[in-house]
Amino acid sequence: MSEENKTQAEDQSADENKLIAERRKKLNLLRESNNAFPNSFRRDSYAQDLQEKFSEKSKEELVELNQHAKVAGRIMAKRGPFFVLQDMTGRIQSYLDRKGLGKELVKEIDTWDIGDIIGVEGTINKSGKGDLYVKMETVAMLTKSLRPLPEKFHGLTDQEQRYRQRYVDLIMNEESRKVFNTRTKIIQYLRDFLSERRFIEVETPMMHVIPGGATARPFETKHNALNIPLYLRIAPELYLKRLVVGGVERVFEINRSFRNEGLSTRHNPEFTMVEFYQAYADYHDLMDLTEELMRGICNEVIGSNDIVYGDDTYNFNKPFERITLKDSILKFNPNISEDELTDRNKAEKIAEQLGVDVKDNYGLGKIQLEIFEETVEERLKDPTFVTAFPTEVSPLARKNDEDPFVTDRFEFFIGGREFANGFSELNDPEDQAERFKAQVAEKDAGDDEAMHYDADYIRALEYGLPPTAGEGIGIDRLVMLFTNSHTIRDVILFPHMRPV
RNA sequence: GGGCCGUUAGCUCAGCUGGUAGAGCACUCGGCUUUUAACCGAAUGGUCGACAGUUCGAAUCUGUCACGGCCCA
Repeated sequence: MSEENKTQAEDQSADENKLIAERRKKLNLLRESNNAFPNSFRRDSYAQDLQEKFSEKSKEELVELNQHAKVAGRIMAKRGPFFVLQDMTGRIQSYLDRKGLGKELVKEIDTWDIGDIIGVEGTINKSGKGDLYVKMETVAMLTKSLRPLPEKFHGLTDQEQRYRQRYVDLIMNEESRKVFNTRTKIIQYLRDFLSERRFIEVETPMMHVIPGGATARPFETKHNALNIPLYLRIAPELYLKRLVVGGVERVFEINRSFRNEGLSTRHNPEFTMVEFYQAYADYHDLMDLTEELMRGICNEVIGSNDIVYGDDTYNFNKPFERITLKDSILKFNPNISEDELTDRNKAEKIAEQLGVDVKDNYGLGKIQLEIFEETVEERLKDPTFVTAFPTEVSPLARKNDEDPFVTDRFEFFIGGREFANGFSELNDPEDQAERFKAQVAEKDAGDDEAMHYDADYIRALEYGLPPTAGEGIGIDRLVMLFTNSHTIRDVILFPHMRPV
C-alpha cells in the first residue's frame, strides 16, 4: 500500500495506542447507527442539587415520591451496575437495570467507557449502601471520549501534565476545581466590594505605545499597518489616572499585565492585578480600605478569621501593623543605627556587606530599599503595611509634606511577600516631569526597567488630577495565599509553559 | 542563571552490582450484577525523554540536550 492510499483512520491508528483505537472503533459504530454527537438532551437537575435535596430521604420515601430527573455528565467510574456521573456541581450514580431495559440498549450501554459523556433520565432512588442514584430509563450517549482518563484512584498527579493539560486536571482533581472556584469568588468579592463603594470598572489599553506605570521590562510587538513598535502593558496605572483627570473619581480595573521576566513559582509572564484610584483620598484611606478588603475576603470568602499558609497561620482580625520602611529596617537590624542608615556612604557599606551590588548612580533611597529587601521583607509575617518609601524609588508617588525624601506610599506584606502597593498620587505635573526625566537618565545609564517619559500623561496632569490615592493588588498572589498554594501555576488556569 | 532530583504501558509506580521489561488501575474477552478504589478469571499493551559514548551486551554506567519539580539568585 502506498502512502497515498492509506486511509485517514489507518494513518491515525498508526501513532495511537490500542486504547484510543478501540474507542475510535466504537465512535465509528455510533456514526453508522445515529448522530454520534447529538445536542438535543436537556438536563433538568444537577448532581449536587439532587444530593442535597434527596440524600436524607429513605429508600421507601424515594419510591413513594417517584421523582424523575434528567442528569448529564461524564462517566467517572463503573461499579457493578452503577455508573458514576460527574457534572459541574458534583457526582451522582446512575443505575443500570439489565432486566428492565431492552437487550439491544443494554448491549450498547455495555460499550460505554469511563470518560464518555452521557445523559440519563429516570427515577431517583437509593442503593442498598445508601447512595442516591438515578435509574436509567432513557439514556443517551452524548459525547464519546476517545482518550482514556487517568487512573481513578491516584488521578493525574504529574505536575507538568496538570498544567499543560488543565482540562484533564479539572476532570480528575477536586482540589484543583476548588482552587479555581475560590479564585472566582475572590475576584467576585473584590468587584462587589469596589462597586458598592461607587468605584467604576473600566478597561484600558493592553497595548501601549509607551509602556509605563511600573518599573519592569515589557514584551514588545509590532503593529504592521502602522509600522510601529507596541508594548504589552506592564501596568494600567497611567491610563486609570487619566480617567481620574477625566472625572471618573473612583475607578478600577481587574485585568492582566505582562512583564518580560523569568519564570518562577511566584512569576508568570502574564498576571492579574486590580488597580483602583480614589479621588479626595490619601494613602491612609487606602490602607484602611485594604485592611477592610483583606478581612472581608478572609471572613466572607474563606469563612475564617485565620489563614493557614504552609506552616504558618495569619490572623486577619486583629489590626494590621503599620511601620515606616526606615523603622522596619532598624527594628529587624538592631546592629544598624539610624545614623548609618541615613548616610549614603555608611548605608552603602551595610548594603555591600549584605551582598548588594551598589551601583554608582544609586542614591540613599535606593540603597535603603535594597537593605529593606535583604533584611526585612521576608520577615514580615503577620499582615503589615510598610510606609514611607524613598522618593527615589517611587517615581509616581506624592512626596511627604514633612519629609520630601520619602513618599506617601505603602506596600502590604503577609508571610514575607508583597501583596499590594499603594500611594497618594503625584499630581504636580512639574514634579512628575522631573521624575520622568530622572527615570530616562537611569534608562540611559543602562537600567532597562526604568520608565519612559510619557508626555501625554504630563499633559493630562496639567489639566489637573484631583488629590488622589491609588493602589494595585496582585490577584494571583492573593489567591495563592487564600488557597494555600505554593506556586503561581496552581492558581492560573493555563500557566505559561515552555513549548515541548 | 546556579545546585539537587526526576522523565519506564493511557494513568500511578517497581525494576538491585549492566544480561533482551514488571505490577495495579484502565482497555479487550468471559463470569457476576445494589456497587463504593466493585469483585473473580484470562488475554493485550513499551522507540525505558532524545542523541552520542563505554561495553560482547545499556532502562541501568558516562556525556550533551529537552522538558519538569524543589531549593537558591
